[in-house]
Amino acid sequence: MNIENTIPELEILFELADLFKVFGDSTRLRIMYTLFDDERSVGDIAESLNMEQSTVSHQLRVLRTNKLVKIRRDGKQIYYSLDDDHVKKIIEMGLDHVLE
Amino acid sequence: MNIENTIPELEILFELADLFKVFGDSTRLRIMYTLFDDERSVGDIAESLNMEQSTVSHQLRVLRTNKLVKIRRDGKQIYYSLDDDHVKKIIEMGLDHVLE
DNA sequence: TTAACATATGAACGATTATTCATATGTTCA
DNA sequence: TGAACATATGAATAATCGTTCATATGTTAA
Repeated sequence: MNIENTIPELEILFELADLFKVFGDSTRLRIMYTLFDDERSVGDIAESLNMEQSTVSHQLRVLRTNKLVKIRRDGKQIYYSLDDDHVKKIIEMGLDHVLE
Repeated sequence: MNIENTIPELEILFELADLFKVFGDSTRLRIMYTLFDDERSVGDIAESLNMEQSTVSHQLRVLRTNKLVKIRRDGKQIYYSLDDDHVKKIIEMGLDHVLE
């Protein structure tokens, strides 16, 4: 892929910006890290991060809308997990830059 | 590096979120794309993107503060270029996700 | 069906931010 | 030095967004 010589359509750039916006919030990053190894229920995430259930639920919806997490229902609980491998890779790239 | 098993310090997560925030704006993405191949002066960027000089300058400052671009002065003009390779890689990863 | 639990959603508030306009700073050349 | 040009900066405004509180929806088990 020759990304150097192809400036994406404006429409694609908006989508790209929207994607990065999702990563640009520490609450969502923390939630994503929570899901790095295993799926987790909403309440579980909220408890382990010491956040309101509502906050976590709202942010999970943002993550899900952007296809960064997916869900599995099991009885009363809904288990969230990372949707694909890009999530980890994008975070890893960013971390590389932050850590110099 | 075993990113899976190490949740970064909160402080690092804030920095990471701040970094992604910078990528989360289509104006800044367009500016970065402008710099993918070559360095460019502020006026040049503004003209080619059909943006106010002031807008471009403000956003270049954001990019520079976050070490995503660097400058070279030549007479009256200041030439901006991408600071390191992570910039392209981060954008490329994001684009992969957006394009499925 | 009802109680108890897990999750989602809507409205409101405060905070952050991108853009614009006006102007300041800095550089060159006559 | 002063005019012309390139870039930066500050203030103001409008828009976006994260969190909280209150409540709704959906599920299970008695």
